[in-house]
Amino acid sequence: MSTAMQIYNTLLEHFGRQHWWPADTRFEVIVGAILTQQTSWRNVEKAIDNLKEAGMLDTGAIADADLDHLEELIRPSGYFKQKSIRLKGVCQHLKDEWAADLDEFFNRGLDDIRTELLSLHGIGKETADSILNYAGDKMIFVVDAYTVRLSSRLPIKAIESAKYDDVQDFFHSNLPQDLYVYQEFHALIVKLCVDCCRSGPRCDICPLKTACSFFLGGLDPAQLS
DNA sequence: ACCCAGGTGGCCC
DNA sequence: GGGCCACATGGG
Repeated sequence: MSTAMQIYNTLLEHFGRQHWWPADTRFEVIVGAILTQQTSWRNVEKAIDNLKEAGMLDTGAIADADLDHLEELIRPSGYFKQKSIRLKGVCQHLKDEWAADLDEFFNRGLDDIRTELLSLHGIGKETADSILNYAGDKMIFVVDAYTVRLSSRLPIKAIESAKYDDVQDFFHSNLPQDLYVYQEFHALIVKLCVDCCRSGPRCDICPLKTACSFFLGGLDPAQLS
């Protein structure tokens, strides 16, 4: 079994299933992915609740929304001036180019969708991959700051650098091609970092132990790859 | 009163 | 290609 899979099993056993992404619809995943950029999920929930209560959690509604109104609704998620423009722009794109039909939008090759998402203002690699993986059920591993942090604390030589593409390549190369594993693993890494690494390492309660350097019950770092 | 949060784009060299 | 910066609310 690969080192990556051992880490996954350890986290899953310790924390249990995370049931990500926390959203009712694919569109809600897209909205949340944009709003959660550099922002705690708690604040994003408030913004999404505001959108729901206003009947604005809808592609066309946001595409046609008054910018000031949109700003007020998503204000709790921070960067609200930027995010309102970006969120509206993405919705306008989905409405104009895809008639707001996400089934059609996702019904093609991963690379085509990813290129299109990355061309939109306000969607970078992590947001694009979150949308692809959790809204589109595509086989692509989401890398975020937590994933990079974890990777840098593990003695994994196969990761070339602490850069997005290298970290992502590692997981792609060392995990079974299983959508469930991809989705759950990323969620577990977030759970791990929120519970154990926030505000300084909490290695006393971390299931990977000692800043993750001697994890998995004494597995020899020399055999890691 | 700090520090951080499930990033991104713009600018500079 | 890399290094800095602005963006903003809310919780520990």
